[in-house]
Formats: sequence, structure tokens, C-alpha cells
Amino acid sequence: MTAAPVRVLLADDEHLIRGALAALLSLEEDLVVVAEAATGPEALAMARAHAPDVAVLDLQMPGADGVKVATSLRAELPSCKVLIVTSHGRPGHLKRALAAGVRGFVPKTTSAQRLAELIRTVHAGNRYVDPELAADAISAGDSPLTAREAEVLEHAADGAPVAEIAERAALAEGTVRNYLSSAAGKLGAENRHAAVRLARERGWV
Amino acid sequence: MTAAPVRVLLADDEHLIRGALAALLSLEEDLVVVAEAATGPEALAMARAHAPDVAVLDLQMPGADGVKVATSLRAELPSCKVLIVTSHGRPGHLKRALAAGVRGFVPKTTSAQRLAELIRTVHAGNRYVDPELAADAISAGDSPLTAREAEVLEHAADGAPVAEIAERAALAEGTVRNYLSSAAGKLGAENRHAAVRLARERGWV
DNA sequence: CACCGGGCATGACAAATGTCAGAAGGCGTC
DNA sequence: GACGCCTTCTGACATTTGTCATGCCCGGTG
Repeated sequence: MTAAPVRVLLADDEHLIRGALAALLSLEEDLVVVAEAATGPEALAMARAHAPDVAVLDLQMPGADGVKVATSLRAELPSCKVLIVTSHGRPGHLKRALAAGVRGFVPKTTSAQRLAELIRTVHAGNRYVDPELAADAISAGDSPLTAREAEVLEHAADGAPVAEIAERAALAEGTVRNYLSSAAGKLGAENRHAAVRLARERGWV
Repeated sequence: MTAAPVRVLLADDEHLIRGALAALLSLEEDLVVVAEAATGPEALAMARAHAPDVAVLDLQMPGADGVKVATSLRAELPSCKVLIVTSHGRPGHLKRALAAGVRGFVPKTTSAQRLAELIRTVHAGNRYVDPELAADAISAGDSPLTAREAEVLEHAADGAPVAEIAERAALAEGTVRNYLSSAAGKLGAENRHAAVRLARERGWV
């Protein structure tokens, strides 16, 4: 069976990896890298121009992260399957990615050989999620935070004082303190800063 | 001139990159990858076993980071030149790396082609530092923090309350607060948490 | 030697933060 | 409509924090 090769888009801001990967994937006879991109917007533009079968996206890229790109892609190019590759697997990201219609989600500790297989898997219409990441996501569970709690936590992310958070969120200071307090309580954190760290780790912010 | 090929050790925790890189570098006739490692200690062990000419190390690896490995390597295997590759170029890291006797320091946005050239450059006894990273390091300047300030700031990194920091650093709470305060002042931060963030960004912790 | 400046430490005070109880409005469910 | 839950706010309080004045010790300078 000599079907048409799978057309792949590669997006990663690290040239070293992108180039190396492109070279390795080209070794596979049934795969062809038709486009490369270093940023989110670039990936989107490339996808529009080349209409690849599968898009391999890094999770963290300048401009727009992999999940955002996947969301846009899903709307504009539904036939293009998305496979996300990431270095730091945060549980929450996996959930967001799946919600965005991503078909595959694997850590960068995967070998190139395996990645090639997964590209085929995804192209065939199947899904694949790294078992370890999936386990993490399940054990981390859903975010216990309400929408406002998460929002306020996000505003607190850079260590800003309560007054500033209140202004940015257009809330009273007391209200902000309450949300921060309840969020920290739910996360089992000593204070809001530790809470921010925890929420970050779990991908809840 | 068909000199003996340059023997290279490759250390990076991301299998995808390591493998791809190994494949690409092997394409170069005068380079041969003699060992691979996924963690700091593993890199060290591999270096001892294979005595490579050049060690290409990722800055962030489990176990021990690239700079620590470089330090040990310098003591144990002085003939082995170290080239550090990093995704997130923090100015301070560059300084630490050079102090550890590292011969090259480049971001992962470098192409594999260029990396191969740099391996030769480094092997020939020359140094190379990415110009942009160098500029960052220079503009960021030296850490204005005293040893104690930096130490306390490090203990404060995970958002722990002052009491805990005081215990860990074996200082009085008031003293800790003072160091934190002066550090925040020097960094132009609103509070210690923002200070931690800034110091992190500049690689001063 | 006397002096100065910087690093180090402390305690006291003021400001920011975390905690709690309570109350009012909105929204969805049974 | 009664109930529960989220959101928003308020005020009061305890705790944590940031800031300041102060003192000690040490290495260098004149």
C-alpha cells in the first residue's frame, strides 16, 4: 500500500529541536514535513497556507501556546489533526488540550521513532495520550477553584499587592482577600503565593 | 586532513531532542556521539566511562544542572570541553557557567548545523557565547545582592512564611525580614515575592 | 590607632494580609 | 417557592509582613 504520505506541520520555537525533528521525520518514508514554524501565529499561518494532515505543536511557544493554536486550527482546518508535544507536563494543560480537540498529547521524553508512530496513529483518526501524563491529570483531578478564585489567583501571580489585584479585577480589596483566602484554603497552601505556585503546577491557572 | 573524529557526549532529559540531535550530529563526518545521558549524574558517569572530547549539556536536567556537571567535569576530566545548551537563557546562568569553565553557551534556538560548527570551535580550544545572551548578561549586570540576601531569597522562593525561612536559615525572624526588605529594595520590587520572581528571571538565585 | 563603611543582627512599630461572621442578590434545581 | 451555591461586599480581628532606628563586628584607609 503506497498511499499518499502524511503531510506534517512542525511548530516549536527551539530551532535545534525543530530542525532535528524535521530531519528525523523525513527519514520515514510515509511522512513529509511540509512546513515549520517557530511561533504560534506563524504556525497558524503555515497551516492555512499548506493545509497539513497533522500538526505537531509545542505547548510553549511565543505568541500563542499550542492549545490556542489548536483551538483556532479546529475551527479553520477541521481535517488537520493536532498532536501536542511538551517538555513540562502540567495536568491542567492536558485537560485544556483535549477540550480544544487535540488528538495526541505526549512529553518530549518520547523518542522520535515513537513520535513518528504517533503521527500515523493520530492521522488514522485515533487518539493518544501519554499514560503517565494522563495518570497525573486524573490524580490531580478537577480544579476545585471557582472562576473568580482562579481569576484573582492569576492576577496575584506576579506577587502584586492586594490593592493592585483589586484594581485589575475591579473588585473591593476585602473581596480579593476573601477569594485569595478561600483559594489558598482549597489548595492547602500557607498563603496566596504558595497557592499560586500549586495552582501553576497543577495547570489550574 | 583526516584527523580522529571529535568524540561527543550528549546530555538532555528530553529524549526527543537528544535522539534527534544524536542522529543529526552523526551525519557530520568528523563528529561521533559516543554517549548519551538523560540526567546530571548519568552525564557524569557517562563522561567518566567514555572520556569524550566535548560534552554538550542541557542546562536544566534532573539530578544536577548543566553547570554543576560542568564543575565536576572540570575537576575530573579537564581535557573535556563543555558546551551548554539551554532553552531559557537567564543572564546569571551564563555567568555561573563561565565561572565553571564552560567553553560554549548557546540557546536551543540555534540550528543543528550551527551546533556542529560550535562543537568544532569548542574542541579547537576556542570559546563561544551567544551574542544575544551575552548582551542580556551584560545589561543585567552583577547581582546587587549580598550572600545572605540571596540565601534568604532562595529560601523564600516557594512562598514560605518568614518563620519557616528563619528556621531554615537559622536566623531571627526580624533579620530575615530585613534581608528580604533590602533585597526587594535593591531589585525595585514591591514585596519579596516579586523580588524572588525578578531575581529568578535574572538568574541571581 | 581612629575612623569609616558595609555586612550582620535585633526589636519595635506601622502597614499589609489572612481569617471570620454575616448579609444581600442572582441563578439553577428540585 | 424553597434550597443550595456562587458572587459580592462589609467590618472587625489576629497574624504576618515591611520598615526603621539602632548596635555590633570586621576589614580597609588615612
